Amino acid sequence: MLDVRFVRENQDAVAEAMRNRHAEWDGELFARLDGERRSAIQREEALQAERNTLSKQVGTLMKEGKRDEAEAVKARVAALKDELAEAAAQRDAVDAQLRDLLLRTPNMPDASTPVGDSEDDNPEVRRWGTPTEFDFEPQAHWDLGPALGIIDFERGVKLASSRFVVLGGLGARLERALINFMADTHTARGYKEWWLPVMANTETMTGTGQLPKFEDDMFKTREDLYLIPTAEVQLTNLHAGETLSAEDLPKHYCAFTPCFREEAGSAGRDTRGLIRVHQFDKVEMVKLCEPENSFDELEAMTADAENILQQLGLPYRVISLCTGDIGFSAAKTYDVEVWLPSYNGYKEISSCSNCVDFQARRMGIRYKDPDSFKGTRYVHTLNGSGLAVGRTMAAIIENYQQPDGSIKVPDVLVPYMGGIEVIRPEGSVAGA
RNA sequence: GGAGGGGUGGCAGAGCGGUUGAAUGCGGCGGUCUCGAAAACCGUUUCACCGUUUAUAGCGGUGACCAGGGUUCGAAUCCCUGCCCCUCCGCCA
Repeated sequence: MLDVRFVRENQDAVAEAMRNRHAEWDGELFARLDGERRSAIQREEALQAERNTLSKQVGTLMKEGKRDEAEAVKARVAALKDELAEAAAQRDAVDAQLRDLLLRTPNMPDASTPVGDSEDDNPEVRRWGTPTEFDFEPQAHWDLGPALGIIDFERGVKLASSRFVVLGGLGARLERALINFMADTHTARGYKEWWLPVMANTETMTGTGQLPKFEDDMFKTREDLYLIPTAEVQLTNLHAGETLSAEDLPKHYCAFTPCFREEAGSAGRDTRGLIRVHQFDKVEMVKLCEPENSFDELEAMTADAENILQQLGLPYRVISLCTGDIGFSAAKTYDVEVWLPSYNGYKEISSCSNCVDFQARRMGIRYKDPDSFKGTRYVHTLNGSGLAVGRTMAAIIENYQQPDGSIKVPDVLVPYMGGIEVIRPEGSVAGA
């Protein structure tokens, strides 16, 4: 959520930012609601002040035994009641409207976020490795996986619906190996690991920005709990409503959770394979830090995501999302894209964002530092995938495929696979 | 699921209809004393919003004692609903 005062004082800049984002923005509506809200508050508070002084008079008069005078004052206050109720209702109404407007308004892109219309305008920042070359015709993971007996798409559909998958045998084992490898790697680099609820309430979902605008993207239970679309929701909200101490910052957190996405509106996109499914695993990184450091922390977090791909030996590139493509809560985002032979291109496998104080203001995560400033300030929040496990598996299957259809296990995963070095078709698994 | 008890400031813990934003203790901060420290003593110690203002200083106002309603001239104090916690019983991976 943007700061009301910031919006009030920078209306042109906000309008321009929202244009660059292709986000709806009604500056006149904001100005009207903002003005109405403040005058409504003034009306209500003036009435409250009057009521309070008169009520105190009643108390004093009663003590002095002047009952008649007390009764007279009581009557005057009682007369204020309707007026006060009306003023309160007006304030409530306009306040709710303004709040809703702000809750649905995306973050201001940082100055370093390139201006652009769509994903076609995202500049490449760097590349690592070169696209894998084959001296045979490579297959897609959605063909290789079922052939190896490690991915079963039909049974996913049978058990749940389309866009759900089943992993069997070494597929399930590989999933677990990847999760452990990623979590171990991040914790070794200073991220504290958490285990979290995969459901979250409305307030939590509002804190990180999923609600109120993106309700349709999530699965919801009858109890008004939502299945989390990412562990970012829970990791970031861990400190919601808290005032931290500067010496406790930065916080570097990570967690493995399943993630659930409705994928409404993406019908027809990435319909094959593990790329876009309703349920997938992800190891997530989240940071809370002081504003001065947040952009350095973003670079470091992106490097931590890249580190996983480097250790797995998967070619990738990093792009900087432009204003037209950046997410709702983010001020700046780097996407890490892994080389995927079946797409003959790079595909997003991690998204690392600095949300500055946008989420912190929604959640109320502040900090104090008596040495450098008075009062409290909002922390900056960052999140990044480290990495999406299903897409990583797809990338491994495709990039490590052998001419015979088997999959070489990346060296760093072999210990996590119980020493298995190659995944062969069911029945001919080496060492099994 | 059944039966009770409870949610007050950083913590402990009073208040149970009227100058109570809240006693007292601990903790924190500043000071006196001291060569220095401890002890003792004095002072101070929540946050949000609105207005004023160059000001995130000061001043004025409003709200906040789990949350939301209600009663009342007036509510931390009374009533209702919800959430959470504790104890006992039952059930359970």
